[in-house]
Amino acid sequence: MNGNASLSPQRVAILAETFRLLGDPTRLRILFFCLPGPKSVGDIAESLDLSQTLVSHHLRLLRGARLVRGERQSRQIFYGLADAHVSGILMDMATHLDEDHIDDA
Amino acid sequence: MNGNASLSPQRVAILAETFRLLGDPTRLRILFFCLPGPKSVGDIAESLDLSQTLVSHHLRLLRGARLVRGERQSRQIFYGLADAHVSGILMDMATHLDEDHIDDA
DNA sequence: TCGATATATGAATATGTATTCATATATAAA
DNA sequence: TTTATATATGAATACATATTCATATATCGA
Repeated sequence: MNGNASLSPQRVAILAETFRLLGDPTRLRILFFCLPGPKSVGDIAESLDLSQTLVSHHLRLLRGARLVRGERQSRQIFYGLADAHVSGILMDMATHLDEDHIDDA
Repeated sequence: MNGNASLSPQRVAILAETFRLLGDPTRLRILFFCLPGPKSVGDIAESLDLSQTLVSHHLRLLRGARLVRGERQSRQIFYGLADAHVSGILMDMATHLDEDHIDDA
C-alpha cells in the first residue's frame, strides 16, 4: 500500500530476477530492438545477428518475467515490450549512464 | 538531445553490467538498506545478517559501477547510493512490479 | 496429406559468479 | 610499537547460466 521501499524476501527475489534479466547484453539488444515496436523472432535474430534458438531462449525468459509480450500473427510471433514501464526503465538507466561518464582510458 | 535508444556495443555492455549488478538479491538488499542514507559496512553486514567479507565484495562491485559511493569516517566507511537516479531506478522498478497485475489475455 | 517456414524446447557445455575462508590493509588508542 | 577494530582482498568452490546443437511443435500453402 505504501510506496515505500520495504522489501519482503519475495519482493527482493522478484526485483532481482527482473534486473538480472536486463543484465545481459544479448537480452538488452533484443529489448532495445523491440522498443520502437513489436518485431518477429526471425527479424530479431537476423537483425541482431543471433541464432534463432538463442533468441527464442531469451524471449522465453523475458516473457516469463513479463518484460515482453508476444502476439502470434499467422506464422510469425511478434514480440514487443510489455508496457511503458519497461521502456521507461530502459531509457531511464541509459540516461543515468549518460550523465555520469568518467571514462577510464 | 534525443532520448534515443541507439546503442553501441560499449553502451550495451555498460548498461547490461549495471543491470546485472542490480540483479542479485543480496546486492539489492544492500542498496535498499542504504537508500535512506549512508551506512557503514559493519552496520550493513549486521543488519542484513551477511558476512563482512561478502558485503565488502558486493560493495566493491557496486562501487565499480558507481552505484554507491563510500566515504571514510575515521575507522568506518559509510556507503550510500551514488545519486538520485539510482534510487529512482530502484523505486521505479519496484513500482513496475507492483502494478504488474494485469491478466494475460 | 506433404513440404516449407517460423518458433520453441531439451540436453550438453563452457563460462561466469556468489559465497566462504584465510589473510591483508587501514585507522585509532594505549 | 602493540593491540583492537573496521574494511578490503585473493583463492577456492559450488552453483548458475548463456550459448550451441539437435529436434520438436505450430502454421500455412499445394
